[in-house]
Order: sequence, then structure tokens, then C-alpha cells
Amino acid sequence: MMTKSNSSSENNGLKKGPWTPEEDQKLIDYIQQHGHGKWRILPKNAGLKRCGKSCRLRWANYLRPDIKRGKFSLEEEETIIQLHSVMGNKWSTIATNLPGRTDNEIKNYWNTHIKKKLLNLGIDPITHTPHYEVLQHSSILNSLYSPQLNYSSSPFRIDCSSSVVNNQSQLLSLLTTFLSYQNRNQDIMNHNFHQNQIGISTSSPLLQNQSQCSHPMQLNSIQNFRSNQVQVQENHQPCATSNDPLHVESQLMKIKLENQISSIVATPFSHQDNTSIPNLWQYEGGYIPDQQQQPQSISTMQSLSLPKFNSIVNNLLENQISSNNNEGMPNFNRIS
DNA sequence: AAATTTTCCAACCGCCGCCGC
DNA sequence: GGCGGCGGCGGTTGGAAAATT
Repeated sequence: MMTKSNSSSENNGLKKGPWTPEEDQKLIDYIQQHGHGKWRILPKNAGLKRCGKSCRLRWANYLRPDIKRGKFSLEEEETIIQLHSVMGNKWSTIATNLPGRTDNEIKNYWNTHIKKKLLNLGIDPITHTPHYEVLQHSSILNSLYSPQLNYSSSPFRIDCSSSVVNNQSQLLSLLTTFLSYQNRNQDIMNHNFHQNQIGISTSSPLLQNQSQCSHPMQLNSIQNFRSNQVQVQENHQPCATSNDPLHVESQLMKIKLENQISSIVATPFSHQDNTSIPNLWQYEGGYIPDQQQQPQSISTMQSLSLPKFNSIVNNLLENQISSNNNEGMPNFNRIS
């Protein structure tokens, strides 16, 4: 592959551009025999017309035997997002937490895949916080964040220093979980309303054409906050009604997210060690509605146990779905 | 089938910090 | 302390490959 300058371009008699298989072999042979280091003198000894820097890069990013190739796994992707939320563009540090991946590879993957996904979800890839417009449409997030919204620095920046949600990376982990569903062709939430039970199955036909529908959250009338999302929404009009399975799916997804947020409010994040990555998949349970539980004020949810909160949410869900006038976004605000 | 556009990534560049002199 | 060489890092980009028209 021709990359950068033409392969014949030279600088002080040193070759630049893509490496040939012959050059690769020379480098491999030399390093296997003598080890690496002393990159300045290495190319001369190895018979390569390259600068040391080029050799080091080729070895570190491509020829090293312990490099893992191929598609990034879901877990790797989540790890990258997690770590990036904590340390920003520290690609080499992030790479130390992903065995076999190079900083260059992670950087590329971030720029070509993850950044776009986050943007599509309305999450700022730099601050890892939802864009304000997203928060506006999520009542529980709203109730948690409204008093702390900080408009002075940036319209998208959220002050997460409050005691209610005291760890930004936790919120991120939820959103990451949310995001990860987008690409799961299998093992995504199913809508099982039978016998008052909402569960999760390992496969669902509902989101099979995700590439067109993008994310449930954006199908869920969290709209008009990004032009590309508006476009997707317009291309998929049927999602906007309560009878549409995709709409139901999106409601469930939203509730699952809010459910997790509630559990975090109840159990503040205690990890201080940045190298410790919370398990994003620890919550895989369904929701068991408790019909006796009455809806309560969102403001009291901070002190609710998770099962109680589940039942409240499910009562809400039942009410929302049984009513016929809930086009678009479920209106949780009415009980607050 | 061909032309055009978009996506992707290998490799480059400039900068920075460390180390030895 | 100052200087230069080196390794390492992060941002950027040229062009191949893939996707779209």
C-alpha cells in the first residue's frame, strides 16, 4: 500500500513510505537475533535504508509478535471508552490495558469508530457527557443534573461534582452499556410483556436492521439535537408510535439505563484506582413488576432500593404503554 | 461497469522529556 | 546548567480499499 509519500521518496538516502515484505523480514531477522533497542544504529546493522525511528515504529506497531490483529471486541471497545473518559487521549496508557493492541491502533479505532458512535448517541467524545439536549429529554437524568448544569463553561458540559452523582466515569459506563447494545446483532434486549414480566432474551428480531435505525435512544424522540440523527429519524418514521415494537424497545432501553443510574445513585462509586475498570455487564437482569407498588416522586428515588425502583419504573412503563397518547418520548415528568 | 466519494489505517511529523556528557 | 541524542507520544494525512452513485 502506498502511504504518505511515494515509496521511492528518499531523505538523505533513507527510504520512506510503506514497508516491503523484504524489509519487514530483514527487520524481523535482525531483532530476533540481536533484540531491539539502539534504533539509530539498528537499520545500518540490519541492512535497511531506513531511519531508526521508522524501524522502531514498524516493529512496535506491526511486526511485534505479540500484536493482536482483527476487529476490536465489545469488551475492548468498552475498555477504551472507559479509560478515555478517565485519561483522555493518552493512547499509550490506554494501550497498556489492552494486551496486544498498539496505541496507534487504538487511536485509529477511536477516531474512525468510537468517536462517531458517541456523537451519534449525543455524547460528547471529549467530555464523555451527554449533550444538553439529551439530558433535557431524560427525566431522571434531568432530576439529577438540572441543578448542577453549568452553562458558563460550555453548553455541553455538566458539573458532575455534586454528591448525587459523584463519578463521571460511572455515568459514562452506563452510557457505554447503552452504546454497546447498538452493535450487538445478538444478545440484545427483547420485549417480553407476557405475564407482567419484562425480560431479556439472547436474540431479538426488533433491532436487526440497526444500521438503518441506529440507536434506540434516538428512535425514542430524543430528536433534533444532531442533524444526522434527525435524518435517521426521518428515515424511520414508524418508530415514533407506541404500537411500534421498535418504540417499545427504545422505551425498555431507556428504562434499563435509568434503572442503572438509580442503582448507582444508591451505591456511590468507590473505585479510586483508575486502572480498575468497573464491570459494565454486571447488571443483566430483567424487571419484575410489582403491581402493588405505586409510583413515587423521582426526587425520592435516590434512597430507594433497586427492586423498589424497578417496580416503580415498571408501573410507569405499563401506564405509558397502555395509554394511546404517548407519541414519542415517554413522559416521566408527570410524576415528579 | 465505471466513476466518484467515503472510510480507514499505516506511517509520517513535530514535539517533549529523559539521560548522559 | 546547557546541549544534543534518543525514545516515545499524539496529531495528522496520503492513498488504498470499500462503499456508493
